[in-house]
Amino acid sequence: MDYQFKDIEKKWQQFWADNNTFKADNNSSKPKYYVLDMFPYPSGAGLHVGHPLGYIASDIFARYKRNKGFNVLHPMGYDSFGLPAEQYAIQTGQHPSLTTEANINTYRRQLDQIGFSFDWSREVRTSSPDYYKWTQWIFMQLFNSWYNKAAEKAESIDSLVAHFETKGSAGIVAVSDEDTLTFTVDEWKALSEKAKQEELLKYRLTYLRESTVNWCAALGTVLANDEVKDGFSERGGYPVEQKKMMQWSMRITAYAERLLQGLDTIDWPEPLKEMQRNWIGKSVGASVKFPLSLSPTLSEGEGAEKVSPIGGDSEGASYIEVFTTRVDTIFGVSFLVIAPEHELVAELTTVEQKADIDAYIAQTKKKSELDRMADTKTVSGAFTGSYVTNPLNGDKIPVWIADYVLAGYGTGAVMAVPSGDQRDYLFAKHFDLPIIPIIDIQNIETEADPTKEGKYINSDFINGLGYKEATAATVAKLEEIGLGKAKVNFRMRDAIFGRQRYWGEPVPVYFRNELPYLIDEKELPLELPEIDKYLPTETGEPPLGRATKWVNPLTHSKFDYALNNYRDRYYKEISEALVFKLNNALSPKYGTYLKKEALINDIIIDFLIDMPTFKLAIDITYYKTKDTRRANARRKYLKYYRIPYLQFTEDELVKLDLDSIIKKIERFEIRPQLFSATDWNYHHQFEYELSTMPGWAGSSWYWYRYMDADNNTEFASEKAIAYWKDVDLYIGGSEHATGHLLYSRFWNKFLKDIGKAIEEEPFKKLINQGMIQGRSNFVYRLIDGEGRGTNTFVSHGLIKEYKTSPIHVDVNIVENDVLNINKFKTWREDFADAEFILENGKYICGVEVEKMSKSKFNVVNPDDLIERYGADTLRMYEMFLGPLEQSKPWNTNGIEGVFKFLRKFWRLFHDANWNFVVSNDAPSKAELKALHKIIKKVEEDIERFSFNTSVSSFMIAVNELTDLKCNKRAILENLVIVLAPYAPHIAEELWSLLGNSEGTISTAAYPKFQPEYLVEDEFAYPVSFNGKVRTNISLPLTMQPADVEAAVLAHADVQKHLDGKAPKKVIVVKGRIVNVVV
RNA sequence: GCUCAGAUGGUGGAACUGGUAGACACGCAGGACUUAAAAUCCUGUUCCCGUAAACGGAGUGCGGGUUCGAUUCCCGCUCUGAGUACCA
Repeated sequence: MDYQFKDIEKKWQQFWADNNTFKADNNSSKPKYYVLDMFPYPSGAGLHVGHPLGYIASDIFARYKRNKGFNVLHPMGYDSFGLPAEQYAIQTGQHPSLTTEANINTYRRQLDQIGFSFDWSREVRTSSPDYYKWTQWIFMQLFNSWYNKAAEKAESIDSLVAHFETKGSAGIVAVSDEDTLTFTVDEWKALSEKAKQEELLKYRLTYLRESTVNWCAALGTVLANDEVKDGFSERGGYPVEQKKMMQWSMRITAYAERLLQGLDTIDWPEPLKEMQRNWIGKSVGASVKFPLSLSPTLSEGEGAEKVSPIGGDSEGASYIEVFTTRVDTIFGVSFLVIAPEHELVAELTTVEQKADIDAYIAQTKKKSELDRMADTKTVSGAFTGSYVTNPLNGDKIPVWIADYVLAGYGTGAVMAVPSGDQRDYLFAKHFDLPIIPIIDIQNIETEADPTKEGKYINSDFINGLGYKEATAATVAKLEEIGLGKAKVNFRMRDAIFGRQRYWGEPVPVYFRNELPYLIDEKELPLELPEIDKYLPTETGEPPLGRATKWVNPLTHSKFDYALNNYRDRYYKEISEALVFKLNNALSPKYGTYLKKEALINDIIIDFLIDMPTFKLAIDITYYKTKDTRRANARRKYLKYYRIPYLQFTEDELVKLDLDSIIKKIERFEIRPQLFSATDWNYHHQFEYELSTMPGWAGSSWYWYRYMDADNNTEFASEKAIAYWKDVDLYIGGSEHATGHLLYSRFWNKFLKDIGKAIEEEPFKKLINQGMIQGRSNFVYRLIDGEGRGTNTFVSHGLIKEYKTSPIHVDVNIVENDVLNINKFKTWREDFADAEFILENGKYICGVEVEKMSKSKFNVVNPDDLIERYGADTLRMYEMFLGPLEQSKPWNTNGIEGVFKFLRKFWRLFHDANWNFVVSNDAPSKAELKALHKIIKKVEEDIERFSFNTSVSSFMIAVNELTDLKCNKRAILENLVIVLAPYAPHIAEELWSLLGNSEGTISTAAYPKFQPEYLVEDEFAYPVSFNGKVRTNISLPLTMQPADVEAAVLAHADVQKHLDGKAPKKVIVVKGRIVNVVV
């Protein structure tokens, strides 16, 4: 039979599923290998051809490793909490779990038909309570931990309490908030429970802090940075303001140094590591305190006290602290700049300068982050009127504010050295401040010179020294006088760990006396409650504020199913038209609409009047149903939630007109506040945290869950973790560089600190797959004399001769850039009568590489390609496209070639009439050579992730064997194994046709490469003259270089080129090349 | 601006440690089979000159350098993509 890819692929996909072929074993004597793909978010659009690229690569690798004798873990699952499903829920009222479920099903179907060797028995979904139970559990461990800098690891908060109880705060070196208290044992013991908890919160690895967020009042929600465009929401275009909010944060900064050091130990792409290094942003320098000179407007004692709360020490003196990486330039400081938002600004501003400063602050506030960013040229700032003292020479230094200094970085203050820093230089020039040269070779005529070469001048005790000695001497002096010290600063901030959203993991926390407490571990998972709509409450609380009770969404969906059947029945019995009329009927009294099939917690109400202060349920089925049990259950529910309800009989509904129904509804006496919120508090007393966890929570530890996905008692058993340890190969996009990949490393280090994980780093080797871009096609509409578009289209090669405008055309009706004119005419109605100006009888389209998107008509769906060519062709073609790491435009032009290759491969096993025929004869030398060449090549290619080159090599091998008319089992059986990771379906089929038992190819041993088959006796030496190859001369490989030289020079062709002249020099590289210099 | 990656035929790309540039595939052109088309097979295909062919010249973004020899190493530049941003 000809190559019937459809039957073959269906058959083997079914076989793998039925036989759990790829189930990984947690108890194996084989060495382990863990291949992981980055967690996909199941979006509504399904897979496009870009998504599977990495999955195919990792699948090839996983299958190859199985053939190499490894016990391979290759799982897949879904990062299924996320904004798109929630957005859809807001628009349609459909529960996000249903949307998510539907999307996952699409994904699964698409993944299945590509033939991946995933172990689906370990599938995880972050939105499933079985999973997020452990996300919450890890959150609890973080809450119960603090970072001990002395031990360089996280420890239980109990150890901190024990320390406080026996030694007070002395001797604690921790990563904590800045405002921790200093206390003795007795002072600690004297603190109230509340005060103690408040203090401990400053140490916990997850803690509450006030942070600035993008608040959009119109949408009633917090927006991510990329949802804000120029100060307005991307969705709807409503104004966005900066608002302070209490938010959960993760103390990732505690791990900054370890996150940085760890990068040197892992095999990741250098650009990715560089991105993380930049993000962590370590800078080594010094912090320096500049004591305040009292401003003339403040009376001596008063002024000092006023400023002391921020920068004060025990003596009551005050100062501004700066961080600098160039403490050696301190004698060149001619002014200080602090951020306009800096806490000291108000205190420092003198009466004379107040107007200036206020104006400047007002101006800064108007500027968005973007404006501040874009405008690097304008120099702006304002003088506070106050001065500080240079701690090393006592110079009086003016304090300015300027928006180029950010409150959030370092101390929010910089010492300005105009001679060494270009920004300071421009500032000094603009405001006419002194520029002091401090290094002898410095050239500061036109710009700053940040050199570290040369000797210091104008610099007191470091005059004449070099950079290193000067820095050391300055730091030593500052430490001696207590006004500075060496310091390491990190750019990275603590990560905000909360979203004012519904579709995420609930935070397992309740509040008592305004302080957060963890819920009991036995009560995990804290399940996401049902709510009536997915918007913030009327008082601006997150959507969870609408919850009346925390219930299990899974039971909800069961209930929903039951009600679905129920609904079918009564819809037949009462008039459809009436239901339709009732739906969206307006109640004049309440100014609201009746909502059909509204959801309250986990039951569905026929109709609902939904107001901020009350709800009224309308039950039209009460008298009709024979299932009294269910009817009673509904009534009980409504009572339980104190929702009043009205019941109509069917007769009433049929007889009454709409107005009468509305009247009856409005006659119902509604008492406000009936709908109370007391039933869903923690233990009926305390309020729950209402924000949910961010998108990265669930993905920060998921690779451990795959190790032991069904475990009910732990996130993964100690034994499973001990066996699988870490991910050996991780494939995914570089867009996760500073998000997921940093947070995952952080959580992994934490899990190691608390003794749960073994390895310091979770992902040993990481490969970035390149993005697949879209390749758009264009047609060119002819523009007539009056500038209007016509219905005539000009082929791309001729557009220079006409006036045209380009229009995107669906790439699916274009083949090799030739437009299918008939399909084009039916594509859009207005093109039905289109006319064409052709070249060589064809319409050639223009091409551009752009992002793949629906609006550009350049989306290619894998389903269509699989339908046409099969999964094996798609898999090989995606690899054939080019190096995995490189971004490239998608282009189906070459897919035919890959399909032809697979057919040609199939033909090796068949005669002219498509009968399966293989011979048992001994293979020839040439056949063995072809085989061993490919065995070696593919092995090398896979190990260095060069999948595109091995596809080419397969083609070469099959071309060679076709030329040799080889159908020998000894060759083909091995070839099938080598091809199997790339094209598993065809390989399985041929493997079983060869008489092997079904499915065993997955673990068949990879053929051993035998170099003796590739040994050559002769080599055709390329002979070049001055580096230009002129001829080839075949000589034995055993010949020594001197003999090669002699033989080459004696050759007639060489003599001809030499033309009687003697060569100056002859270079012979054995087995490589001969170069004759003339 | 900074950091990183990249630039090779009409197209995707190959050349792994400096050693025959353009493998493999697409496309295109010509041919075979066919009444014809599709499918399949064969031949050619970097450019220029010449032109049946041999042969000659140029050529891996641009300009230099190191070397017997450079797509590969070094210096300077241009362009493209990604990340990041007044980071002290």
